[in-house]
Order: sequence, then structure tokens, then C-alpha cells
Amino acid sequence: MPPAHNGGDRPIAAAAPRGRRGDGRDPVDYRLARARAVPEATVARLATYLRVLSNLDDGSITTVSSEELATAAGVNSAKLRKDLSFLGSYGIRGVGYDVSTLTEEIARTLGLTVHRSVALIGVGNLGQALAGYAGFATRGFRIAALIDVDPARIGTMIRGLEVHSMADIDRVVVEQEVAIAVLAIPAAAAQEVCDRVVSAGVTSILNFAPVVLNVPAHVDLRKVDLAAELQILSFHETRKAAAVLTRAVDQ
Amino acid sequence: MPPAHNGGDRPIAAAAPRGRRGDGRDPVDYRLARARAVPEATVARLATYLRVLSNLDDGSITTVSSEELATAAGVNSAKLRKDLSFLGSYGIRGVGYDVSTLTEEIARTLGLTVHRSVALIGVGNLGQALAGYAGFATRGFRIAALIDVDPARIGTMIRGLEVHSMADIDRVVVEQEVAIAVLAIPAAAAQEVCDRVVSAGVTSILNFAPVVLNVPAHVDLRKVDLAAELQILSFHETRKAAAVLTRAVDQ
DNA sequence: GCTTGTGAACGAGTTCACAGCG
DNA sequence: CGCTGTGAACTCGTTCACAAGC
Repeated sequence: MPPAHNGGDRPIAAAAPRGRRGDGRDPVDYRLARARAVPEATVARLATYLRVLSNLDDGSITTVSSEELATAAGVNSAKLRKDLSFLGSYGIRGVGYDVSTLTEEIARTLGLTVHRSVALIGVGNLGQALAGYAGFATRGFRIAALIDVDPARIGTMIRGLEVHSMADIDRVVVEQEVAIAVLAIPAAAAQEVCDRVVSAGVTSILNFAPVVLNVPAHVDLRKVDLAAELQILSFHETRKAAAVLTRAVDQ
Repeated sequence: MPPAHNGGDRPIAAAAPRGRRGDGRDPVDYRLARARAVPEATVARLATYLRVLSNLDDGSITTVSSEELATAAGVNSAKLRKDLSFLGSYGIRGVGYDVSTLTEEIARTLGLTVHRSVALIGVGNLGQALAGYAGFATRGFRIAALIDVDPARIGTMIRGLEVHSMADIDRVVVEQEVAIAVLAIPAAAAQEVCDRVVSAGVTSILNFAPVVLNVPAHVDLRKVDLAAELQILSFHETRKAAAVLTRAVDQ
């Protein structure tokens, strides 16, 4: 991996298990420390498990087996059990998992028990759609600020939030305690805006611009490349079409 | 993996290398068959390489080394070379890769040399943003049809396209030769719509609804879960905060 | 020389299958 | 007896390091 770049598949080193300390104070949340290092692949699935659990929670079901939860999440049960085992031992043998306990533990692991404010940079088509996306609020995130560079947009209100100038980013990050920024801006502007956002103190970025961003090592970066998703599907379409031709020729 | 479900991490079995055939005809594109099975992880990166190459192509550069291309794509050069080696041997030792040849080979591998029409299902906030996303067109895809279930939207024009009813899906898929559908609809409706789209003949789906979809084995499914992306970043935020606390306590 | 292409070593992630326990 | 939790086997993906070849 090149220096100063975190790709989507960055190596992890999760909440380090602490050794014994001599003093009696306990300023660190031990429930975090107790968890073993959680593999990156597991973290990604925890979000799905949490969503499935919250659907279950509405009903009268108080307990789920790994088999039930795995089926609902679209994975196999061994994988689900291994995933959950990284959080600790919250299942009951012969019974299953308590829905509310498990929900709580996953939410804690994902850091959703604390306040998470998000700054949305870029309020074009995609940005406005993201600003109105209800799924963020229901799953633990508050869009705390909208920012754009277009003078025509600055000062306008979108979904109850005023659009600020990029010059306000430092103040916004501090005042709203923003740790996560979502970039919904053109590719050409993305690296510059990214640098600015990082210097304002943001330490996690979700990038929708189709460009490779370089960030310092302490900043986590994830990307959503919409066209790439279609291209991957296109690859498999080609493969399926070739398989049909191959079969036709073989017989 | 549960039956009849393809997750995002589906096992691959790419364009099967063909054995010798006795007849002289050659109805199958051998350039597809020539490529070895391409790992899923490689396919995902090919889209990035293609994008980076197309930026390079504008200039006067006709050749790139694996080191240059890898840096621009945010991967290391060994990985890039191994990725490209799955397509065949298109590099020149001591020199590098010819930009236009490589662009062509990657595009062919991803199936972008043929016409790819996409149906967009759901023209709410996100759907409209996707309908207007220029990146689809510039990277090989044409949004050929818009569909929604809301009677208020059906018949309206969005970006030059009329919004059709779900009842038109069968006709649209055939007439426009749609193989890929993008679902930008509420979670509650997603499985039903998905089933309908599959029965109309769509064989690849990109799902934006935060729900696990079940599809037949011949259908490829990818998902974009926006809230999950933020939750993954939130996990790492928690880890970083814990690391700071841990260090503070240790010293 | 310099850069590709790749076997081999390594590491991450998944699945198996069963011990451990309620 | 049923279901969790997990070592062990296995598969997939990455990195190393160097032979091959322009």
C-alpha cells in the first residue's frame, strides 16, 4: 500500500485488549477493551445484523438462534456465530441470543451509543438526496451541517438546514463535533475539499466522488463508486452470456 | 450461504477457458475465453484502473508502468500486476503498459464494449439523483427506463425520460434489452419489486434499499448500504478514540 | 538496464465439525 | 438434547522477491 493512503480494504487493529493496570481508576470503557480485535469483514456485517435485529425487535420475539438471524441476514450460521464471538459471549447455549442484549452489544461495538454528527459536503443532486435520506437518522446518524462551494447554494435552506460555505468548515466541525464527513462533490474538486475537511479535524470520510483520495494515516476513508458497482455487474453479465454460448457450442 | 441468495461476496467462476473443438467455426469470442478466471477482488479493482487510465488517456502519455498506475489507483504495484495478469499478458517488460491497449482490454473484460442498458426502479430523492448522475453515462451505462409505483410520478418526465408504471417492466426489459436494474425504493417494497424485476428477465441488480434481498442463483446482486458505510466508519472512530484514551492512561 | 509476470510464502476470511455448556 | 463458541482445515487474497525478457 502506498504511503498516506487508506483504501477501502484497510488493515484493522481494533480496540486493543488492555493488560492489567496498577491504579484503581477506570477511565476507559472496559466493555470496549474486552472485545477482541474485530476483523474488518465482520464489522461490515455487524451493520446488517443490527438492521435485521431492529426489524425483529418490533415483534414479540425476544430470542433468536444463530440459524434464524443468519438466514435473515443472508449469511451462514457459522459465520454469524464467529462474527458475534468477537464481541464477547452473549449467546445462551441451547437457546440462542437475547435480541435486545445483542442489539445493544452490536450498537456499542459500532460506536452508535454515542452521538454521531455528520457533515455533508456538496448539495447537488446526490447530496440533496443524501440530506433527505431517512435511513441515516434511523440508524444513528444526524446530518449536522450542509456545505457547498457554489455561491448560488450557500445560504439556502435544504431540509431545515442552511447551506454553509467551505470557509465555515472549521467552526462547524468544532461546534457540531463532526467526526465524519460525506463527500458528494465532483471528482475534480474532491482531493482539495478532502484536504480541507481533514485539516478541519474530520477523521472519517465517506467519498462518493469517483476518484482515489489520499488521506493521512489517522483518517479512515471509505468510498462508494456507483459506476464501478454497475461495471462489476456488467462483468458478471458477460460471464453469464459467455457461459450460454459455451454450452450452446459444446453440445 | 443460504439457498437462492447471492450476497455481495459471491463466489466467482469466470469465463470458462474452452478446450479445443473440432470444427473450424468460432462463434465464441476467444478473447473472453483466453482470460483466466478473474477473482472477484480483482474485478472490483479493474473498474478503478479503468477510471484512472481514462484520465491518463486525455494527455500525451501512451505508456504507464505498473508503479505509476498502482500509485494513481491507490494499490501496490505487485497487486496491480497480478490483477492485470488475469486478463492476459498485455504489458511490455522494461517499458510498461500501453494505455490504450490496456484500457481496451479492461473494458472488454468488464463487458463494457457491448451496449448496457439500465432500468432505474424508484424515482424518489435518491432515484432522481441517480437518474441525473453523469458518471453512469461516461462509464458505459445508459439509463434506458425509469419506473415507479407512485401514481403521482407515473407519466411525468425526469431528465428526458418518462416515468413508467411497474406494469410496463416486462415490455421495457425486452424492448430496451435491460439486463441490469437499479433499485432505489423503500426497504418495505424491495423484495416484491425485486421478484417482479427478476421475473421480467433482469439478471443483475444493484440494490440501494437497506434490506437483504433473495434472488435466484442466476441473478447477480450487489448492494449499497449507505447507513452501513457510516456505521463502519463509526466503528473505527470508536477504536481511534479508545486508542487515545488508552495511551493517555498508559503513560 | 528496467519492468513485467508469477511461483511461493504469508495472512485474512470462511467453513467445518464438534466440544462445551445451558 | 440443542445451540453456542471455537480450534482446525481450507479457500481466497495479498505481498514478496526474483526469473524472464524486452
